[in-house]
Amino acid sequence: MDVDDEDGDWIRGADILVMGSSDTPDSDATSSRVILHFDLDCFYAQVEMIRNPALRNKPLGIQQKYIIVTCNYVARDLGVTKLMSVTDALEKCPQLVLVKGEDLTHYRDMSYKVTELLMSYCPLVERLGFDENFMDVTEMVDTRVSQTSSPNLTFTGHVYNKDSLDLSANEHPRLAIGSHIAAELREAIKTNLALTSCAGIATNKLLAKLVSGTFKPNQQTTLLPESIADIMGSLSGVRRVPGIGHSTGHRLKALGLATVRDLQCFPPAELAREFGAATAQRLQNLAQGIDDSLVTPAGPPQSLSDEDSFKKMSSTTEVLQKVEELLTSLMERMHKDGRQPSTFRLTIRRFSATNRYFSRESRQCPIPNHLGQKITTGSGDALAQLVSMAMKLFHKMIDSSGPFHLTLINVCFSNLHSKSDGRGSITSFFMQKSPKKGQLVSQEQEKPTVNRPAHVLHTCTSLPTGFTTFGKDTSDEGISVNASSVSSKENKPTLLKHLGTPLPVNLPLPGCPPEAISLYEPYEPNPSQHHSDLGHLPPDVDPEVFRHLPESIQKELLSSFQAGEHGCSQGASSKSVTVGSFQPTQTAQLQSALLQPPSAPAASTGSGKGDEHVKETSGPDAFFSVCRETLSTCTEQPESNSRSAGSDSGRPSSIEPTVFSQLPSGHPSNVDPAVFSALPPELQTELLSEWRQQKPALKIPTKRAAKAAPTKDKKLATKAAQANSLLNYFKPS
DNA sequence: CTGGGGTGAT
DNA sequence: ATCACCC
Repeated sequence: MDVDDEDGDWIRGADILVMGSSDTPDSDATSSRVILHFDLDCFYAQVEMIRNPALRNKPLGIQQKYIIVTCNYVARDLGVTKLMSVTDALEKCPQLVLVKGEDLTHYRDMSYKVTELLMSYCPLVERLGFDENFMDVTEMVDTRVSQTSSPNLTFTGHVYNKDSLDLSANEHPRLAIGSHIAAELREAIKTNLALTSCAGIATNKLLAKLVSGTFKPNQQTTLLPESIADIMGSLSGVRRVPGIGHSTGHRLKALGLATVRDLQCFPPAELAREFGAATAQRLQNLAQGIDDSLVTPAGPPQSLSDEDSFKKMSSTTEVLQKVEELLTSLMERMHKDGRQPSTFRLTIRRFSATNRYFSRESRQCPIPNHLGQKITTGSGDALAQLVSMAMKLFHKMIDSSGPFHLTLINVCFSNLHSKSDGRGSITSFFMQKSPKKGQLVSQEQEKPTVNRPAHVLHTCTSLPTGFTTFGKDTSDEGISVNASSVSSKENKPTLLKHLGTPLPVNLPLPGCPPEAISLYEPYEPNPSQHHSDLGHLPPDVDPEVFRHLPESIQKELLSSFQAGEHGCSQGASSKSVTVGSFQPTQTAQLQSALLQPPSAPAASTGSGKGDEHVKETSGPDAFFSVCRETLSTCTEQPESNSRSAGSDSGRPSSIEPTVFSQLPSGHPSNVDPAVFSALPPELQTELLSEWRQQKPALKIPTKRAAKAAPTKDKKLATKAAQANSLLNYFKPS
């Protein structure tokens, strides 16, 4: 999937195209975009290695059902690949350690932390799956250009095809600056979240994404416009072009088009006959590396769903049980999110020997307002009603008087909105909403606009000081191209220097950048309260202190008061929220356990067993997770967990003594010292101070947060909150 | 029995 | 509601 280029013919063709586009009013040097693509290295595996550092040196595979969805680089060196079957993987690599990854809670939480971190630098961040983010840093680049007298024209990281390029007179200073921004952001991700990543720097999303994978773990690559033809030509087939999927790929093949060049050269009229003019254009543009699509900022998720797949489900009672299980965890997630769903959907997949690939069917229905409120409010009896709704939908698809055979069930809440109260504000609320997601922040593309909204400039140029990292260079590539290399001290404290003044007061918070929040104004985590409404404050919260808090924090606190109550009572009374995914790592045990068939022969209809997992209560909506998690520690019970037998290998006791000496006597019992010691020092410090403040107050931790905040303000509050949220990852489970 | 999610267009 | 795409 890399740099195997060839073929000078086509390069010339593309050059013409590139020249053509730069003949338009926007010439590269002044108006092209600078797009970053970040791709976390083997993301799930990294998260599990943070949770259990003992896994670092072992070949690790993340298992979902019968598939290794990803694996660490130790495992890759031993021949394991992504999406390999467990059987094949163990055959190739008998020492492979497997961790179940069906419960996405931790991955989702960490994923949003990455997005939030990026957004705190610039709001134009678009998620793609859990482990990728696009970022439009054009504004940041332009700001640096205009504020720096002698720009550093050197590239950080790799430059695609650099050996065949002449970089002596850098004609792409903006991409060079982009490469420095990318490096700084990757470094921020590493020091703040302990995750390594790759990045691609290019002039559009397609190219940034394609180039980011050129050098794989923990490196970055810049693609210059003169190499566009090369990188497109290096693709092994049309399917490698992002945007050309399964179906389109097959239709292209039917037209005799296999390679990217085939597609580039195919007569547009004929292509249009197959796909329609618009799609045909798009496809041929993609084949040429042209992609005008905007970086669409990610808001909070538009839907929350939960699903499970299985070999066979053929009785209504099984379905009912599974639906109840899925809904229970989905409702918890929805509740933490704080918004109210107004649509419910049930999706199934029927068994079909021949065409198992596709065949999902779904039915959806509105959720009555009162029920929606019970969900966001965490009311216990919402479950029964939802289950009955689900079963009605089920019977619209399945005639249960006859035989059926399902292999998947999915439940989904969508149409999420933040205000539940049917009155007043709802209208103004929706009216002020921007017409389309992503249009709030202007991104110039084809027609360069000179105007930029003031607030955009502001947010794009401000730097969250809490995140400034002037650490040493990442130890990866470090190609420096040529002279003009201003001294490194000149260009290192770059962010602060070139970006101008950080926000004076409400600093963008790592977790909750105020600007970011304001971008999604319609979303308010909790209905019902205005900040002046202190009626709901728990008795031990000082209203005076509360009033001094920033508005967004107040909202979070208020919503968490509710969340806390329910989280606690539910957690205690009903199904303990156990993490099913983490297995301590005794290799032999794991293997024998995993090799065992899920026990239940197909006949057992009582309760799916074996491969079932209880989802942990999900992370709160990510964009507020940091704030909220401070407050709802009660959901993070020490949880007398279901450790599997002989799990003592889960944490190396050898390092325990030394590490423990660094921990405060009152540190949470669920903190894994090994994990702790592996953290960046900054995080360790934050955690320590966080724990020190943790009183017996498990019940209403909000008080502490409220007290901490008034003088030190948001920054401190958020730092503490951020540290606290990391507690999730410490549970040895 | 490639997972467990997501998004947007039609 | 389904289909397409992405990871």
